[in-house]
Amino acid sequence: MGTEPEVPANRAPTLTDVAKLAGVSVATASKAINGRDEVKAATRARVLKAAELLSFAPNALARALLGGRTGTVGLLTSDLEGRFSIPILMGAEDAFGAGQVSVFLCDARGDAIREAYHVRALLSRRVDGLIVVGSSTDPRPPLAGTVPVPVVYVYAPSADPADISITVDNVGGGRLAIDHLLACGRRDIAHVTGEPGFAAARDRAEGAAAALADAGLTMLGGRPYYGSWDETWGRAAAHIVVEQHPEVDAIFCGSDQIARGVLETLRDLGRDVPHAISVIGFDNWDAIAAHSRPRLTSIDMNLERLGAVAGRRLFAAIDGGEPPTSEQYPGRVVMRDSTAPAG
Amino acid sequence: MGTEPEVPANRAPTLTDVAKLAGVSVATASKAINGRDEVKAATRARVLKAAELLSFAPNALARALLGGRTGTVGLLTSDLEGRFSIPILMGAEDAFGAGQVSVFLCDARGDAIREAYHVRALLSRRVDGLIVVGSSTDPRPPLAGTVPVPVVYVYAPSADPADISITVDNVGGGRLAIDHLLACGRRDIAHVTGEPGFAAARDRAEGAAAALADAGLTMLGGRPYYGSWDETWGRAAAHIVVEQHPEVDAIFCGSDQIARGVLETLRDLGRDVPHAISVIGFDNWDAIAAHSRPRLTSIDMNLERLGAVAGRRLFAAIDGGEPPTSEQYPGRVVMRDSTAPAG
DNA sequence: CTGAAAGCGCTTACAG
DNA sequence: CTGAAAGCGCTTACAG
Repeated sequence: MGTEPEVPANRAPTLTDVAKLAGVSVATASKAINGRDEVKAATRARVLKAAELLSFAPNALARALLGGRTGTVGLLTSDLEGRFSIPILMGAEDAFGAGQVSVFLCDARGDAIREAYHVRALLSRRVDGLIVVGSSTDPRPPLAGTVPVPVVYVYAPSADPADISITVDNVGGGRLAIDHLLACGRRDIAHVTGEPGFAAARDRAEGAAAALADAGLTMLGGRPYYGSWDETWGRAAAHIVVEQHPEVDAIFCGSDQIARGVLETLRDLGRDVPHAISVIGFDNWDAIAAHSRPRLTSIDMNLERLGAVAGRRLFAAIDGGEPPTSEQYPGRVVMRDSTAPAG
Repeated sequence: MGTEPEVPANRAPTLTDVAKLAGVSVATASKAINGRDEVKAATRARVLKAAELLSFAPNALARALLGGRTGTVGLLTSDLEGRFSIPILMGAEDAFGAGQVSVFLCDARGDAIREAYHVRALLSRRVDGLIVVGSSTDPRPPLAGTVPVPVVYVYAPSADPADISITVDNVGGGRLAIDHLLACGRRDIAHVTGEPGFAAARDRAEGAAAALADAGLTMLGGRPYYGSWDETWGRAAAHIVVEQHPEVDAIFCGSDQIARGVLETLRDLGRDVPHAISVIGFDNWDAIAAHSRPRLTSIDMNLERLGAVAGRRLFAAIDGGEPPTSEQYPGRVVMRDSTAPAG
């Protein structure tokens, strides 16, 4: 009766517990566990064994209180479906190294108030930095108030050019798509895309037009067929294009969903895709692109890479070296069966 | 020379800074900020103004070090696309109250080692609890090792029945789908679903069979048409079903992707959906269901609700009241245009 | 090589 | 109503 258990049952073991068990001071226990070399090998072994026995996990909070670094980052998104955020999160996780840095994911749901709330919570948790993921490629207002930690904007750039933004080069992406169609020997190319109110639509169209111009060509109809981002528009647009331009031999679509609709109409009309008409989409959204008839060639925006770059840039900013600069990446063509040389 | 600035430029303001500016002790400042009532109104006002001036945000880490509660939760997933995790995360966020609790999202990518790594990191960050989201509805192994905080499994139950799991009632979901088709006056109903190796496929089929039996009916062909979860199988299966059972007047599909394929084939065959044949899917995956022809009626698993329940149960467990128990929810029918009374 | 002491930013009894 | 003091779990100079 009255004998104290060596390991208090009820709370997580602390360094003090470990030190006691190993018969050393907490200072020494700390050094042993953190791999400092001013500690005798035998002592270190003893401490490590004690820590093992207690399954001691150092309290990161206490550590952070000293060091000023929490190893924690906030990822703020408004991308309700996670279609963009998740790959970006994964890329960032990779850049940080699993377990080194943990990320708080907060969904602001497009609401500025909610966003401010989350930012406040994250700051009081002393995140080392913030990644802000937008849900469209349009510039978004910078975070409200002064944020005392580095911020990197991903996918949607900050409207403030002084902020650092890692974005998709949609102009380059548009070029890529057209260049691929040209490589397939296509010449009579239409561009069906989403709402012109979106920078993504305008930029991809711009890149497409430029690439065509470089080849001495212009878009069928002289301009993009703007509409909405979904299949319904894709279906309608395909009818329109084929009717107005029976010579069409390729269609570049601003999204995979549009492309999917285009594909369906071409199928209904009995047009041979990819040989008579080649079709390329944008997003490389597997659920959409991998099961269409035929399977859809598409531009992949490399979102994971975007996330990884954002993570690295954020790190650099946290470490306070050269302030990183904004960057753009054009993506890549993912070939499936909807594009091919004229056959 | 030598005059100290009131606000040190380089670091986040602390309670001490606030107290100094307000001309009170830190103890009093603390009480004022935390709304304790043992402080004079005028004093509180002074402190609050000082905090405002410095845009002071209390250091949650220091606070947590005292209280033992961090207001932080880990969400462990392997759902690469975030299709399930994101709604669940959002539900949990809602349950916690935005800003009250922040959640660490970690993706283990189906790798046990990586998962263990994340768990370790989360524990050293002293999360108050863990939510584990599986990527299929099959039971998953419980978290390795002893975890000193409450854990709630969502979507995929833990293989250990002693753990608490919040899951979709797939048997109930299957019933729901059939009941809806019966309500539309359908009698000759086929079930096309995914891989029989998945509990989700078997459970939904079981519920479907039971609902049919209750109505004195059996599935067309006497058993489900098992295959894979994608559109390709849906297209093939529809051909098979129509050929083997020309009398078919409804098809219950185990996923929206399968349903989408079924719809395409029925369209190719010139069958009138929803009047000649009604089709219902499962998942209510908007990108798939909202743009098919006709738009797809589907079972929604209410993942947000699942997340909200998980959050509340986790809270209850953290607060240490009654240990919560496992629960199942059947989902609901979302009507679109692919089901209707025979016309 | 080891340990006593100070301190990170906060809260909480406990005096006054 | 206010404040001095102790302490949460750790690390880091600084003596020894």
